[in-house]
Amino acid sequence: MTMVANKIKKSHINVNADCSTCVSLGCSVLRNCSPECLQEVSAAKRCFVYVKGQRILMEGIESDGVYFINTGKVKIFKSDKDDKQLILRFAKSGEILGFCSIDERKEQPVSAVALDDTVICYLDNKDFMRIIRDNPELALGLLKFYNEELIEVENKSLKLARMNVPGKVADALMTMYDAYGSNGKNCTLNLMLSRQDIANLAGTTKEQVSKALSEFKLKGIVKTKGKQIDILNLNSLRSIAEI
Amino acid sequence: MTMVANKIKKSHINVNADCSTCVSLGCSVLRNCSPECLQEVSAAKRCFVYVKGQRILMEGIESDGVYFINTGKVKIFKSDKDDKQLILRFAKSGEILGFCSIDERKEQPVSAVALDDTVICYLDNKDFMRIIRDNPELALGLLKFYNEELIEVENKSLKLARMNVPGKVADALMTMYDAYGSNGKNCTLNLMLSRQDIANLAGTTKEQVSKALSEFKLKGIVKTKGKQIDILNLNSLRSIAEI
DNA sequence: TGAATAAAATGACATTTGTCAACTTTGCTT
DNA sequence: AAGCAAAGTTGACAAATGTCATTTTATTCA
Repeated sequence: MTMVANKIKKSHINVNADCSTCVSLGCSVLRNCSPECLQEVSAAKRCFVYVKGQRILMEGIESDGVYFINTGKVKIFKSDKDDKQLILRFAKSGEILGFCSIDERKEQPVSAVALDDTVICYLDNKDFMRIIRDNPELALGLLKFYNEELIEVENKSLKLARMNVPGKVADALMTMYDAYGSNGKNCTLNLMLSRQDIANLAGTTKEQVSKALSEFKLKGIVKTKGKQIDILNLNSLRSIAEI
Repeated sequence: MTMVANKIKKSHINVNADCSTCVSLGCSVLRNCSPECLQEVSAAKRCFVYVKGQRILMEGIESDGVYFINTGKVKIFKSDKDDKQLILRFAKSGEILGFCSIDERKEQPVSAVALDDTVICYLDNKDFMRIIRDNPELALGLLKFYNEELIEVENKSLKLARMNVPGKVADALMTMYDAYGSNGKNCTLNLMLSRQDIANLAGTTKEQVSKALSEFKLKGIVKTKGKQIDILNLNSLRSIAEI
């Protein structure tokens, strides 16, 4: 990322005028929508590039619309009063951000920040609400999505409450693996996070993450080189992360 | 509760043949449904009494249908491999249990146990799925409900990750207060839980709960007599529970 | 009502986790 | 490529929390 790119703010771009041929349609809540519904979305949407590190949603602030990720990586988190973050999940291609109520204006419950340069399609709330009401299959898709999110966060709660630190760190690595996958025969995680962000995901401190990773390295479970993490023994990691 | 009552299992009763006049309709996802929709539900539902301590849902087991609470109190929780529970929320009059997917059979992500004798209306999945598909306003109601649940569990995650034990216990008391309210000028919580269950709610141990409650008593924030808890200073408690 | 039993409170102690400081490595800038 | 700043590692220590044993207080049932 160059200094120049860092300074670009909400540059409006035209990714794909027609949502029905979008690369991220297949993994979106919109995938079961009718051609007419997608037509409506295509007409109402606007696309933006968010550079690495740029904020998309701010916890506590109302959002005027919803965001669909076209390409990129986004972390979704909450902060306590000392600004310590807890990363709740990662969003990827096709996922929706910023939808938090169908019938009332509401403060965003979470923050969202781009982890890579990310292309996003934006829809005004009033357009999206109308489209939802006109398209029952979209409401069902959203229901399914949020139901699954709820189950995931419930699992996360149990882990935060009952796991020890090595377990939490192992689980954080599994989450990174599940979210964006790995590359090559070394199983290099596609997501590179700082130790602080791994701690924010695991619910511990950066020092504890360092110590847990060192322990995993000794056991031959992972290999690290800076922010790059290779998973050498996925089963072992999974069993440490088991609850 | 008598020994006799304890042995009653799924005794079928007839609470109210017509859902449109149900006492719990106003606080249910069904409240915005059309008369025709409620007619369908009325025809398909069956009602049961679950006695205090009786299990309604078992984590990991598929459920054949969904449950609406007519009257009573229910705890919803997950367990780790040592059977330590984390209470995720309480369900009350009008709330739905056991709905976890619209289009596929799925294991229950949570367990549910009656905390008082509880009257429940049951709907087979196939009936409920049909009713959802026929009534878009119901899908929207469910979407709103699960969206709010998600926000609550996200908040809970942050607290579990970042709060100290007194904060977690204060938050647990606030949750008990918010779920079922209080009675009288002494502000006696309507929900009476064992110290173990308060610990399961707070994400700590029963001994730590005892110690935190003793601390709160010294500060004049609460008064306890066995399982009965009076909140003497709600603002103080709320500020301890703040994150 | 009064044993008997279960639950809660308390203190001592062990364990885990967080914090801080010093040092090492990495990666960026010139 | 060297130097600098930021990030990561490590160990010592402090603080918080969990565990266990004991005492005290509720609750149950005859």
